[in-house]
Amino acid sequence: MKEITIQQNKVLDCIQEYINKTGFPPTRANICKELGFKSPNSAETHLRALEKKGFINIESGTSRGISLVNPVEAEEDGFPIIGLVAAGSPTLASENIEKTVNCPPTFFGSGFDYFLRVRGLSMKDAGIMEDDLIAVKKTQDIRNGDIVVARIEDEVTVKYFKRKSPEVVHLIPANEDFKNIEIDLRETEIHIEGKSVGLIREN
Amino acid sequence: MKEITIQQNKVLDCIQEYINKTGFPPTRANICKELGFKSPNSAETHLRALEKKGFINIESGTSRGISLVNPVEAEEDGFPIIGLVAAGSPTLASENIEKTVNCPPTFFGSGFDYFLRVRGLSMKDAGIMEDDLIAVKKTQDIRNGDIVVARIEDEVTVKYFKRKSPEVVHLIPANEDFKNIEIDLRETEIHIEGKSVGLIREN
DNA sequence: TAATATACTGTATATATATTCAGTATAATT
DNA sequence: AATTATACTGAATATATATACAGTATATTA
Repeated sequence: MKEITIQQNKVLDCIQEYINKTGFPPTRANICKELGFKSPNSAETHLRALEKKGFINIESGTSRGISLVNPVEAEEDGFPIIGLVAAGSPTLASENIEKTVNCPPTFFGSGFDYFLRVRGLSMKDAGIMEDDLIAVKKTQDIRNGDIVVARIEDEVTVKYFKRKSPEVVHLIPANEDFKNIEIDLRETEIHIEGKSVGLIREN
Repeated sequence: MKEITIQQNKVLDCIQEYINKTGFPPTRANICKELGFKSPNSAETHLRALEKKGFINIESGTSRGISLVNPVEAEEDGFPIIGLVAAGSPTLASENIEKTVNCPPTFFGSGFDYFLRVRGLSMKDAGIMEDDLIAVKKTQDIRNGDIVVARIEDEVTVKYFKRKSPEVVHLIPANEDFKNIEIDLRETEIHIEGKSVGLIREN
């Protein structure tokens, strides 16, 4: 699957949510209303891009003729739980998968990709405790205040995201015992693996 | 759910198959083509009958605005979410059920009975935030340190449980802004509705 | 430098679609 | 005997919808 832009991702999510909510796909006008576009052609061009990249199919000349190519992993084998290893990117490689959890793909709204087991108490005041499983959605559509899974070099961490300026990003813990991480994007590379869209605690 | 005729059942199946095949519901004309009708009004009247009997919803003025009312999924193995009403015991009476969540019964280990939506921040330091869903197992097998759903008269609350003596029980919040509740069983009756065996946060 | 992709607004239009109205016919209720 | 539900055909129409065309603008690539 090819790269996807932030806006295209928003449109894709919008389609997913619309189907979940109504049972049928949106029209161009529906998408415009949801995302604040003022011209149906805004939706149209995004849809064409998504089709070209293989995320959706569009039935020509057909109202609401949009179908998702990857219906949010409707497979029956469940979602993988990935350990938050101290070093390295959380990958879906089998050696990192603790087990899988069987639950509906739309459990946390618009869908998610995997569970990440939390280490440490740096997000304690956000109600995220050690060994909790956070539901991670792979996306680059991040807003200030989102809880993100960020990777700096080989270190993976869960923090609040705040963009201070085009070049400076803050990763903010929810625990006064921890300090803010300030990142100058001109010096340090940061990878946003995704964002937290939900949480499960077992016991 | 009311009776359904053979023809109406064919139409219902046709809708289901069309959605499975294409990802979106059929038009009146689509149904006619599938079932050999020659007038769109044939489909229309069947759809109206199916709507009247509660098998589908039709969004007025909306192309392909048919959605299936799927009682199978709702009654399969869903767990009810119960609002933590300020007063009264949390009951499984339908008026208290927000919705149901479809997940495996063994999601949180040994099993549970329902979800309770949390109000307030009295268990904040235990990572239980407002609007979280705690998985409650109906049991009297309570040990010190368990998080219990307790009812005193008409007040329902979620707290740590600690038995101080055969006659005295403490209900302990996880938030320094709240005070311990001390209960003398000779004076006050306490009902333990169950204990928390897990948690879900929907974001 | 030209070409391409992204990201929009705004207008226009052919057609896809829901929906009403007018019939015909059979069977089941009231 | 009158009403209602079922089960269709056939025609008509307002509008919902996809989609093309004309612009503007920025960023990236060849």
